[in-house]
Amino acid sequence: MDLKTATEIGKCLSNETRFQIMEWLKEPEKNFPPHETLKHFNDGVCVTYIQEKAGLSQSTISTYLTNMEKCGLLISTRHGKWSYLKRNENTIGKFIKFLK
Amino acid sequence: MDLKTATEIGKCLSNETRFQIMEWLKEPEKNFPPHETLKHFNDGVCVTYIQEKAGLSQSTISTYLTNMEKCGLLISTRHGKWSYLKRNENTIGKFIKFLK
DNA sequence: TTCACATATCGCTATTTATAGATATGTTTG
DNA sequence: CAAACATATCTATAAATAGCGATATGTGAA
Repeated sequence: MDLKTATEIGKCLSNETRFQIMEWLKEPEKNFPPHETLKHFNDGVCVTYIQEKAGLSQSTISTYLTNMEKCGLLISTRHGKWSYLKRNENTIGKFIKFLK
Repeated sequence: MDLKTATEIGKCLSNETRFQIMEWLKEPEKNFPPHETLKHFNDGVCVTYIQEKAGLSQSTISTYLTNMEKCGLLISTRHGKWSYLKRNENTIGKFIKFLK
């Protein structure tokens, strides 16, 4: 991990809602209702559930999640019309290594 | 560590210079010249050295370091007219635990 | 194909942050 | 005490970010 990437991750973690999302996604089954279509959380949680729980507008949350994916904090997977988000533990690990 | 504190730390790590300072302070003897008065780096590096290396104004760096200390990323120790800064590995560890 | 729904992007304003110069405070030394 | 120096704080402006509504795009269902 280089300084630039680490700083981009820092930017994502500089906002309470975004950091909270990272925390929620540690335990999807505990923090979100079950998906009706997808019967598991293997690929994480859909945007709508995250948006509702965060209580911010759809556009704001969509932008958050896009940026969090861009810097490598999240992995996005599409299933039909839904996008599912989960933590990218690989990048998180590299970030931690860089900071430590 | 709670969400608010973690986010404050995220804010400090959302700027390339501040993140860079955290990296420099991992190895003071490698990244800074020896102090003339204090003959060791036990309490870290003085503000002036950090300021010169970062290449930003004195007031800007002073503000950075103050905030980094406030959120627990750094420990500040005064010796005479100098302030020495070092990493607060305890808080860093808690932050990492919270994120992981 | 058209509709309905999920998500992404655009354009805008309000708020926050970056950064500097000026000034204040604290500390050592002559 | 006065001067010199290190650091902190204040004030101001430019730049970046937050967050929203409107709109566009993509996708499955009727």
